[in-house]
Amino acid sequence: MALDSASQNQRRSDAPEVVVARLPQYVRILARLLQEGAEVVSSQELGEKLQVTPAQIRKDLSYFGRFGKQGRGYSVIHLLERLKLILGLNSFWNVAVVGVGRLGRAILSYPGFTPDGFHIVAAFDSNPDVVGETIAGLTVSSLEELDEVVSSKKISIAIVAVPTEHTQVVVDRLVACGVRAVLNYAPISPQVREGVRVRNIDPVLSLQSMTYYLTDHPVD
Amino acid sequence: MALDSASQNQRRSDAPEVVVARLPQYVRILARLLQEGAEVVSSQELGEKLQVTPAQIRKDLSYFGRFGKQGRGYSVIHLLERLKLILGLNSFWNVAVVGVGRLGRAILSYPGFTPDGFHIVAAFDSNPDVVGETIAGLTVSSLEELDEVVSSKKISIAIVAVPTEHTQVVVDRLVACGVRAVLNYAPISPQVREGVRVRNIDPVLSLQSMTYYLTDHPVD
DNA sequence: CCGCATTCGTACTAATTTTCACAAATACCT
DNA sequence: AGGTATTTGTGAAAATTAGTACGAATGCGG
Repeated sequence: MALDSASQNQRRSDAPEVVVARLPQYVRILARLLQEGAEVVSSQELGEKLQVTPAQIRKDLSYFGRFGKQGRGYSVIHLLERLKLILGLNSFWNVAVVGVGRLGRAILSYPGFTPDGFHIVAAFDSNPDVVGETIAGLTVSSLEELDEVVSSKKISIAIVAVPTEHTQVVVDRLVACGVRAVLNYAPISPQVREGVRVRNIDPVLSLQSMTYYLTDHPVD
Repeated sequence: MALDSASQNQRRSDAPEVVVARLPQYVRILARLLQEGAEVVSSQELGEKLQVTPAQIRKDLSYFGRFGKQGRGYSVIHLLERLKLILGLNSFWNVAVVGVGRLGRAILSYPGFTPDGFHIVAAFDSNPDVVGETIAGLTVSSLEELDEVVSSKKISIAIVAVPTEHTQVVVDRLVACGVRAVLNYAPISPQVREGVRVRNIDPVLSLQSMTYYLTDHPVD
């Protein structure tokens, strides 16, 4: 490789957010392809699996570097590794779950986080009856211990599954403790300071945006 | 350039999908405002609550009609009713939950669907140990009864919370029974024929799109 | 009733995102 | 080795989405 420094000089922050949001899907497909033994994949093939145009895939990747070979495609293992590096998925992230109700328990028991880069290392609840309980091998802590545990366990991501009315205060406390990314399950969008990321999981909004298309529309 | 009959001829189906996806959020805020006793609201005020520009709200609404009054704003109750009508939320939708594992149980017990237009009226599972069990007042049916129950209960929306490897076949069966909207919780995107809507709830993808921003940035 | 402060709806403009299309590079076949 | 078929990476074009700015209503205070 000759001119590495020039092409390496990508400022990652100039990649649009929509592009970043697609990368995890690429990672997932590539991981599957790797497991299936595929060594090389073209943007054409990736596009078919993801239902997007090959051009979009090539364009998306071009924000981060040049990973393919003309006439051949992309090395599955190589592209996968590079994308995981870009997304920060080369090592594990420690995650806290706050709120151990029915949903919180389902989250704690869900086996899908660990294989994809996330270790749930702490669970918190305000209910004294729940504190001390062990779920999926984790003992629930009191919210009082939040600061200490978040620091000592180096937690920078939290999954929040508390009642709507407590969500904002819980998120505020998490951010104060140093958490920089929040996955929120309550039907509000918590406000956070600049630099903190939030994603909301809101099944009702998803349902409501589908019903529009289930009703009859005067098309002509 | 006064008369513009073409642009006046607003067909609801020409509203972009991004716009439709924002309407449920407007509905939610309006419902809250109504409960708080507000009678009128401006695009300015709505924009502040939703963190979008007032212009975007006015533009979005203009795809569907003219609901405001200059110098005054929008009647909360009137706009709410109109938006619910547009989204098909003026009456209830019957919903089936397929897959009664931990996640399915959390969904069945979640009280947030009913106030927002969705009645969960059936639950299905393939496990004979689970069939017959009663959760949140609903008795779990066998998948064999799917066709019959979906028809008799007029179910057009399904929430699918089954293991990844069964998701596609379950969705295929649902679509064959007449279901036209699917909320899927498995980490794949099920393929469906034209005319059927799918939304995926995928917390891992959400987490992975945040980690990008938690890694060091050369520029921000 | 008049003037001023609001605020909508929308034509126009700007920004963003997607797609196109083609030169350059690579593999493969004979 | 030469010719052909692929396939990338990327400027440029197209399409989509968001934002600006202003005329036209509307309400209110005096």
